[in-house]
Amino acid sequence: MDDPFDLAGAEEPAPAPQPQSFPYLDSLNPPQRQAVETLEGAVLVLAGAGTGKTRVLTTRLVHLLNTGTARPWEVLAVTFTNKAAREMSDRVGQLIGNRVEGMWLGTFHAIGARILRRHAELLGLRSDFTILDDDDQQRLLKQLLEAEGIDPKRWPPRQLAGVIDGWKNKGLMPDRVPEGDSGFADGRGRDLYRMYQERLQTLNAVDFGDLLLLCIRLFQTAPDVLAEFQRRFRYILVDEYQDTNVAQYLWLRLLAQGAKNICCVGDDDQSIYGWRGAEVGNILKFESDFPGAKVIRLEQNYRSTAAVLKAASAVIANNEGRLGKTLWTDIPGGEKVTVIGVWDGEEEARTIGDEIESLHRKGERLSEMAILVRATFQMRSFEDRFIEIGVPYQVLGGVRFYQRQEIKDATCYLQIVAQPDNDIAFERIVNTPKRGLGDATVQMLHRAARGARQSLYRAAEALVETEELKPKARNTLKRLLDDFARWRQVKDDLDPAELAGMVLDESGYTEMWQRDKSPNAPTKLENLKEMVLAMEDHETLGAYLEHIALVQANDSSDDTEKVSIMTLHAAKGLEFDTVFLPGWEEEVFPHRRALEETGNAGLEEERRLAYVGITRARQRCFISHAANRRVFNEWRSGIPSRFVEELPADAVEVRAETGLYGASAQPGGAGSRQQSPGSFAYDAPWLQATQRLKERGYRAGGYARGKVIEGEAREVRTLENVRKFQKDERVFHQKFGYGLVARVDGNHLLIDFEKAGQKKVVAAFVDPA
DNA sequence: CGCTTGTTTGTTTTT
DNA sequence: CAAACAAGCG
Repeated sequence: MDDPFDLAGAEEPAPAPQPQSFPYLDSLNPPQRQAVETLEGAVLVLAGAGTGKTRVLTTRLVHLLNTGTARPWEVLAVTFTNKAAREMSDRVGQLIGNRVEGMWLGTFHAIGARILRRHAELLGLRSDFTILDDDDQQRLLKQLLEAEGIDPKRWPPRQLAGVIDGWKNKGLMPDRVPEGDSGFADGRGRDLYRMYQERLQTLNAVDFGDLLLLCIRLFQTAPDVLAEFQRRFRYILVDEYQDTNVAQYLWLRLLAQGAKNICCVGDDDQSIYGWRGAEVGNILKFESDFPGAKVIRLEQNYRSTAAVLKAASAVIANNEGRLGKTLWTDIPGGEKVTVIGVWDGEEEARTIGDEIESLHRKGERLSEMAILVRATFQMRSFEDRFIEIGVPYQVLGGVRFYQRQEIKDATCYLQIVAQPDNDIAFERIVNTPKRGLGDATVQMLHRAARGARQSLYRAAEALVETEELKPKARNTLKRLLDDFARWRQVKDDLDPAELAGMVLDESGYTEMWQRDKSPNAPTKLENLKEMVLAMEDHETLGAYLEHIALVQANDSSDDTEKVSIMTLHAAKGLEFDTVFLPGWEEEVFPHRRALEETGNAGLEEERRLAYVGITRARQRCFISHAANRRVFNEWRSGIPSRFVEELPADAVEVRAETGLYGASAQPGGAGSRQQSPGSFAYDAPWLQATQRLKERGYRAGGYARGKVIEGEAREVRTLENVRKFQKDERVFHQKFGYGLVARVDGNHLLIDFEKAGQKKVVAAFVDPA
């Protein structure tokens, strides 16, 4: 399953058998059935959350084959994530067996890579080109900036990468970028983009965006190649269509112009990749792009209880510019969504941990529980807590396995064995482990390489034959090159795992970590072992390298009894009986930068993310927010997310964390605040600061839909000015009691508490004694 | 010249 | 709390 792209069966002539009855159709509802049976022409399926989208997709695929309408190799099925591709492949495989093999089923990027490898020479690449990850990309851009005399401090490579990525997502080659676009480095962005592409070409490398962009160029410049693919892909299926960007859209449109049989499935309310160039507009334009297209709506939700669905619908209803669907369910009632307010991130982890244990004791399966966070940094507190109380868990996504330092290093060694001209990899490991080939030597290699217009590796080979290097460096370099030559000789006789073991040991890389006495060294060694183990699944080194370039390791869950922790983005397409949604605080969720960078559009995307989160739940949904959160080493106070207030009062139950704050929290509680009809609000003592803030107009204007965000951000800051405190002032704090202010630092106070000792706290939560 | 040590800096989401 | 970066040591 690692390589879903075998071309097996391409010449097989026999059409599939054509049974007369198709029992799988009987279990579909009428619109689902229509979506499955409308095989010809353009079809857009608007599938709300939990309406059986995956089922429709897989059944349709099966139906195409079973009716003899298409043979496996005539089908192109595209997804966004590897996880989705794998799931589709598995499910179709269960129904029709090995006929999946011949299908082109995979992510946009994986299929793009496959197309490019076949026709690389038409684009000035060799078919063994390397695919750079964003780390490599940024290194390369940094070199480029330095070479151009642009200060990487003032113009961060990271930002340039973002700009270039944006262009690529829009399908723009350097010559099509409008002059002076972007403003990067005083309008030099476009030139840098052009130079970057040239550099990639000489390196025989592509980045992620190129996997699509270069395909488009290929199709445009080689009509015969395009025609071949158009002939081949008679039936095209696209999952998560709402997340396509312009490049993907162009790519699809070119391919679909042949047979014009294209079926796209999507949900505008679940479009959460706008930051990656996704254009919800694509889904809105569908009917005009494919005249005569049939639009089918799936609105019956089979997943969630009425309560969960009601909460989700109420939140998403605050978005404008929706296609609009009315989801309904047969599943009656259900538990209300629980909203929990806690003091800080650690308490949040404790509370959720307790809840998980309690549910588990009642017989709920851990594998049916998930914690969905906005950003990966939120994961840590849960991991810490679960380790402490012994709850088994798994993290999906998160820090990417293949991007960890030690894995990346090891991979670079292997890449150079396979592709010596990979300069980026070479530079990374030439002095790792330290072997005395430092900056000066590398600079010399660079000069030699540039002079002779060849790769660093080849330049090194030439250089060790001369007297230019100092003897010590020369010998070391010679030894390294000899090592590589030796590994390269045996690479085809060993399987990848054996080769990796050999390279890691003989290069001294393993030894480097064995000697390292820092506390994380053992983990790194473990990871290396894990990597070697994983390589056993791959037939060739090339297959392994392709796999890690395109697939992130941690994206699939095993079925063991574990709680899952992942980002909201990673959770799309999944479902669980119980879902925990922590960190619903302004600035965390909706994320501050989403609002800053894209204003209302950003806010609406965040809201769709909230919608995705809630709709993952079948039975139970817990939403929590913390009053304080640790950011790096300082404490920041937060107020509940506006999304909390958008929850409908009658589908929500508020739980106060008793003990600390008393049990006074009630929906629509005793607070002086007015609440808008139908929305829900509550009081908890620690929310008093928030309360005060809101009474001063924060809520009235601040949460208004569509309002420009700057004003709001400034309002939030007034939280810090709730009350000024002086050094040595006597104060009272809800949790820690009485104390004396030892230091004032903006809104952060260092207080010597009489009972609790010295603590850093936020001024908003302290009252004068 | 290369390596160790301290300092600063910055975390959305992913193929 | 990391990793990237700058300054001093051998």
